[in-house]
Amino acid sequence: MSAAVITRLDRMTRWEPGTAERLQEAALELFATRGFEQTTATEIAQSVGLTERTFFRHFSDKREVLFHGQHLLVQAFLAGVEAAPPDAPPIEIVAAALRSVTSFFPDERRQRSRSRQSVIDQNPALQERERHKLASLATTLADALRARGVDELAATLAAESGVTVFRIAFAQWLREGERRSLADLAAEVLRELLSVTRDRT
Amino acid sequence: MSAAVITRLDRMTRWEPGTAERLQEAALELFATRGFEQTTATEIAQSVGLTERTFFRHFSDKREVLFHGQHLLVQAFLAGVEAAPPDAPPIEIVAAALRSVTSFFPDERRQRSRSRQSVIDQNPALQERERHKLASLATTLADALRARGVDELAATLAAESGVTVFRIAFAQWLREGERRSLADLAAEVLRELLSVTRDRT
DNA sequence: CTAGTGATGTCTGTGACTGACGTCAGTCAC
DNA sequence: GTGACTGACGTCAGTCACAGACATCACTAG
Repeated sequence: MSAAVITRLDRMTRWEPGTAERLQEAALELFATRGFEQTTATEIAQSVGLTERTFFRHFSDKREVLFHGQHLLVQAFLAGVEAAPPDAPPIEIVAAALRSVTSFFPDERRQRSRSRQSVIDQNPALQERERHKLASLATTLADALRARGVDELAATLAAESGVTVFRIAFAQWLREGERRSLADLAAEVLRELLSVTRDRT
Repeated sequence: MSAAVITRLDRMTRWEPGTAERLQEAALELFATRGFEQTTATEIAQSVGLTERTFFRHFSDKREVLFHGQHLLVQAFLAGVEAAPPDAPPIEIVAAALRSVTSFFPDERRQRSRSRQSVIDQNPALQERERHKLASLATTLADALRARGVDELAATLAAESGVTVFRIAFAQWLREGERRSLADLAAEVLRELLSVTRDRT
């Protein structure tokens, strides 16, 4: 700990910016090494020269540290919604949102996303949080659709379907050996959804 | 507390059966009264003459007490899958599963479901757990579909869609003043989903 | 020069959860 | 019938996530 203090005193400004980012970086590293439950919030904080209390000032709970920055994903979805033509049917708006989002995950990001996802996949509590984030994303998306005049029920269904397509495509994208872009995968999954829901006898 | 002890000593058998159910009952009552976070596991346990340790022997965590019995819901879904004709397309199998599940929620159950849901709706941690349960239900459903020969991706999409339809219909069913049966609502939501996914220009 | 302001540290408490171990009534083999 | 066994529970002690209250101190506006 004294080493950390010295590190901090080395700087000219009192507090470096990007504290949350440094904590997130350290957390991901520790979670990947020792596992989520085996890593305490105190350890994460100390590894970047801070205290547990500061950790919890930046993140409402221990899981949250892995989801910092998710609002960018939401914004990308919403930007796609805005970009769709005004008279497009809901499913077309969702398709536009998917195209917008997928551009936020270029192939360079795939490897890092894999590490992160592997941590999440190994802990039920983190999976729970991830689902929750996607669920509120769906709610936000539905709100945006309704704001564009889409009917309540249709908006909810289209938004939920869109998020489901994204989630499945994203999981595909992270599979070992997968080469296709997220955009291609999302388009394919969406096509399959349309096909599945058309099959009724 | 002493009253609870006396109650227990009144019985001839040492331990009454249905401990989990009594804990669940007490928990729902306390959660509805004081709120989820304001109720401790110790309080729940003591209100039925047991200790905190016993509470956690029955439920892996405090939230879980509200989800005791969920396996019946899963079974109902699976029974519906089994009941579908062997050559039915995935969406038809899902429709059959929905018909099966909805019969497990007769109108008599609506009021109690409302109390429970209102507790869940007031606490993010509980909403998180609920989503998680529905997510693993979707996974189980997808497995069942694949076991019937449905293609991997189609199975996942159909299962996720089915659970989404169920969730939306269930929320509708609980709305104040809603009179339609869950079965009717689910059928309507499913119809709307098919319509939304057909609208593509 | 002085009164904020904001990010941090310190201290202390509560409650969720866990492991180890003890208790005791009912059961079952012998 | 008795003794080993089991299952559901209690007791005790511990860890850790998280939160409130308050102090600190570099920096900044006036």
